[in-house]
Amino acid sequence: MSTDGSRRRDVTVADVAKAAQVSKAQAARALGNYGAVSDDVRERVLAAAEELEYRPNELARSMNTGKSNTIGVVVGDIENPHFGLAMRGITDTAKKSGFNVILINTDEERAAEVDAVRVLLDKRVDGLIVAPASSVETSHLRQVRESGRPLVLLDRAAEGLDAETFAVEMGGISYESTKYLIKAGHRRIAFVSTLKSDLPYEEGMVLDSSQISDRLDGIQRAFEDEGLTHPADLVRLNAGDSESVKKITKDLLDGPSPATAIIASDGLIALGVVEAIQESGLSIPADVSFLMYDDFAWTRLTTPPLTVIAQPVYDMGIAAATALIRQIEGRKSAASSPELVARLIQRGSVGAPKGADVLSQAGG
Amino acid sequence: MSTDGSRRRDVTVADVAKAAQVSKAQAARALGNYGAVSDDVRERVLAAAEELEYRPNELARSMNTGKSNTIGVVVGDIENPHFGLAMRGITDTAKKSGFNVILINTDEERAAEVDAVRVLLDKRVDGLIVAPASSVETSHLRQVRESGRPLVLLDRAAEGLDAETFAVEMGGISYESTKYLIKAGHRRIAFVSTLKSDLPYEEGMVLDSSQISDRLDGIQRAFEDEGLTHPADLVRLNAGDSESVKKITKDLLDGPSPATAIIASDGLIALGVVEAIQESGLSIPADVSFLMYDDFAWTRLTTPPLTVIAQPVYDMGIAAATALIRQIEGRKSAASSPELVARLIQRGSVGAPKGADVLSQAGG
DNA sequence: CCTAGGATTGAGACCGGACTCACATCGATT
DNA sequence: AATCGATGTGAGTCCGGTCTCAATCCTAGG
Repeated sequence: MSTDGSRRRDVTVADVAKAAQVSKAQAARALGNYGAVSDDVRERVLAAAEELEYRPNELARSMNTGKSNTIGVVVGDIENPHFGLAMRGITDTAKKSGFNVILINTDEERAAEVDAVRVLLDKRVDGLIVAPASSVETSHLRQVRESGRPLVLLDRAAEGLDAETFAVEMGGISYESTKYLIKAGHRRIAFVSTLKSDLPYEEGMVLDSSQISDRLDGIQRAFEDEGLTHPADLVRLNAGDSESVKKITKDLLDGPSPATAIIASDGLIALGVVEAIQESGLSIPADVSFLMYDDFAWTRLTTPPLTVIAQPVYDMGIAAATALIRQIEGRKSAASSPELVARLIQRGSVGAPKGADVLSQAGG
Repeated sequence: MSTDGSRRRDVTVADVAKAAQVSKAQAARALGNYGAVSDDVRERVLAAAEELEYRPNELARSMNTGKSNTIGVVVGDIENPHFGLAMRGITDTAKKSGFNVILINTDEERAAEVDAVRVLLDKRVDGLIVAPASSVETSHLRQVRESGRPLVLLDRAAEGLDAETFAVEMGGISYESTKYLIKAGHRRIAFVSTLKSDLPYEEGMVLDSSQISDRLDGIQRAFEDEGLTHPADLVRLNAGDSESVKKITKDLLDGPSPATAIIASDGLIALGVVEAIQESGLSIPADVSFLMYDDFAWTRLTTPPLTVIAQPVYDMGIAAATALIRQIEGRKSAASSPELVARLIQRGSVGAPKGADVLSQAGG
């Protein structure tokens, strides 16, 4: 019986050497394809290896080359297609260069992230790609840099850390899309994000995420440019699971001065927001306008199709992995990393606010 | 400057031992928390380790314990939320037991899968979770078993391989949902799948995927039970990217005897099918009925919301990881692994076929 | 005061490759 | 025929931990 249950001892170079009747050193050379080996020896060794089904122990190899051919990836939520797609870009790129990927999911918890980074470092990955949960508390990332191992940031920036960062420039697109909403007549524009925060949002607050900060800055600038005041009361953080998103949405649409447009900061939130709007018996865009980050295929299937901010997520993954591998291989940093720009794709979910005339009067 | 660019030599047990003025063996014992160590020594070693920021080299550790605390996961497409969610189940479970996950994406290519399995084995993962691209060609998986390392199958079965398999039982739900469509009056029921095949489908054909086989069997049984013949010409394989899905869909809806209902075999296909239907100016379910596998949140947002076959994907990931870890730790196989059952969730995308009366005449 | 037996301790082997170094071997050079 | 550089080759070290084993230290029992 070939599967005897117990883990059978692995075949090693020494075994192959013995079978081929050469020294361990020669066998290793023939197998590792380095050094000088006569044709005769090489043949015998290779034949013996084949016969014994020899497979090198990568652990042992890594140990004295100091390279594991593995990169570690730390993301907040692999279930989120945003990261799924970025991950695809990373793994595709890694595979091309012969690297493997260890993935750790942090649930956007800083403690888990600190842990993840340490584990990967202990496993001696050749480099790390991290989508930091916090752009502010970055001491664990600084440790990576101190360990001398390459680090590349994905999707979000981190303060005071000179690591290559591959993220979409959010300020501009946020400004642009807010302008678009304002032009459509909206003043009560809400923004819903998963970002965790102990305090409710207020203007000028320091946020943990560069992404969200940039987006809010963009929104605010757009309002200011129009001589308007940004309604900070419509910025809602801590939108966690689907239920809390719905609750927040219903809250935004309720009361004396409801939101007339809602921006969802990611696809998961978007699902909750749209569902809540539908459940409230309201329709898009007649009653509420809607705008979301990330252009997933399903956004074209709703009625109306949704207006979105498309981000080159797959490319972002590719760019990050490419840069990391370049660093690992010690090559010079490429002069220009491709610009990762987001685009506003206007479909059908943004229209004029319900009380359009009243508002434009107020605005004019 | 702390980051001097060059990889600085790692601190080892020997370094700690020297600093604490004890032997390497004692330092190792204190750090590894095994064997007998006096309080005095332990304190000094721990202090020295702290001081030097010692971090164990997991590679070295793995090498002589023979355990890497890592499991390998091989899936076809991590970008597909189906796997994204399963992956989440796996990583969540792995983390709880102190295991890490190496992920390899195969693009559903057998060659890539063979390679992936070998790489992971070479890296000495403690066990493997594989969603096999083919249920028929499984020699590479048999090799895993022969290596003595635990293997668990995810999402799909594999012939002639006694590995624990965690997949939803497809025959039953497929039968049930086809019956449902037939009851609604449909006879021309199409099935669209990504499954690669050199030949177009015909009844009784041996397929590479247990999943798809089971589903088709279910469909066929449902037809037979009703004394009807399953329209094999409406089974379409090789639906790859979005474009080919659309082309297939339009083809199905065209011609003298078009499909009146379409079953999409996964979420990615569903997107293409629904989009193609919309582009054709047809409406669901008035012109075509639609049914899909996997209950993603967005299926509730379309108009009408889509009728789906929900699969407990996250639980499947958990179950697979749990079983694998159990095997790794050498514990007895749990008597009962939880049943992974799919459910038909009736929403709004299935109705009577357009020429209902004509068809029911033909059927009666 | 002496000794058996458990608690500590250090030297060194070992895991499985990669690689250094000293020692052949051999055809080519002069 | 003596010499030289280019291969070939094997013994042995190293990577950074774990673990065995024999030696040493203590302390309680006699």
